[in-house]
Amino acid sequence: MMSSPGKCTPSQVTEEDAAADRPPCEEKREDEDSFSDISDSELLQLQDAAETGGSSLPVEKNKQPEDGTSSLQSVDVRTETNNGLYQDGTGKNISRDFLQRKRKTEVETPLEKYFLKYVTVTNICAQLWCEQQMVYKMEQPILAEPEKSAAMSEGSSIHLARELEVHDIVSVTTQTREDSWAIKCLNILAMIPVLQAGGKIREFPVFGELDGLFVVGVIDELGYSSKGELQLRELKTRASPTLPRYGQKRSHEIQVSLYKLLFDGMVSGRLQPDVFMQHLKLRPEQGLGPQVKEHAMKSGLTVSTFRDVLELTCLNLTYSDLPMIDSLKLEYCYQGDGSLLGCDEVSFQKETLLQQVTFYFSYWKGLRDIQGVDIEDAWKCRMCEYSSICEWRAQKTKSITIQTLNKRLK
DNA sequence: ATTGCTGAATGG
Repeated sequence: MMSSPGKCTPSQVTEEDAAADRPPCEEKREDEDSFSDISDSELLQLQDAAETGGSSLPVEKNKQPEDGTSSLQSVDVRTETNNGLYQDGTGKNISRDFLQRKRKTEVETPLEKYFLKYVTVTNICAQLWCEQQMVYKMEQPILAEPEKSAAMSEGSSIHLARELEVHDIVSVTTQTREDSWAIKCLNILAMIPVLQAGGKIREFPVFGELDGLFVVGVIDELGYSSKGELQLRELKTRASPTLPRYGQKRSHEIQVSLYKLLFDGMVSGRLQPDVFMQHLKLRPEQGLGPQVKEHAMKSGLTVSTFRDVLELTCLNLTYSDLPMIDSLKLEYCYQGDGSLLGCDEVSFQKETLLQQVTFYFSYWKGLRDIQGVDIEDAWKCRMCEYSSICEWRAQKTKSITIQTLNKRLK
């Protein structure tokens, strides 16, 4: 028996991919304005029309109240025609729909603005570093300093090498979003028995709902310590042979703490299939692609729909009697020679963590504006790609100048 | 979405 659990990576195949090898950076910018197909004058007319006609109540996001009913039937399946196209009931209210959406864009939350269905753990960590920088990265993802990206790709390849030590990576072609989420689930299903047997795994996907938002991440490594505790290890490779300063360490601590929060939730049955599908807007009855089914077969699972895989995963997580994570460890290695620079044990502070989550999520929910670095963290700007165009920085610098002037006047 | 909504993390 070859028992090495092959982790698979979904390799999405679309017509576009087949078409050409185009530079990866350029493809995202095409359609910044979702309404480029409607002219400004048309929009104004529409606006006027509705101003007088006026029933443009803001549509509450369809968050259904949790009644106690069993989950099986309450899943929201989107209506879909046989050919996979979405139908518009009336066909004649398109302009009004456009208007409502256009108006909504004016008050939309960052989550909606960037079309995000979930927030990643790295996202939250980036926020911690500097929210302004994170926003610039989302809006203008170009220009990474060559030196910096070198450090990052070096980090990536070290991580990949370590991953290959514990399992193979199998490529599985996926055709739908359901397919790629199914792959994540199948990966989890393959890793559970390894954990149960006391083994070590890498790249364990975690997700769950926190403070109303869906959060997704990947645990670097899970294994058992000499004391028999389930230990999370997060490897940080460093371009210089120095340990990080607090500003960086803080974000590493939050990163692993979030992983624990999500993992613990998953193994204690807090991950509900329908919550999962509602957040990610997945279709539970979506049939899985042939390659995905085939891959599941190899692990001895017969599944046909996405719901099958998801429910199997949730059940396995809940009833496999996996422990929660006992210890959180950060390992710092020097990229130059691979030497260990130091380790850190992170103490998990649930309340503090949840408070921080609430604060950082209030941005995503549109409850507050972004907050750039504090004055005392201005050193971060020295290595920021966006410092020259940064509005936050300009603002802060101005206010500092004024402060100093006032002091002198005293 | 009658166009359509992400591998996450990589490091500072």
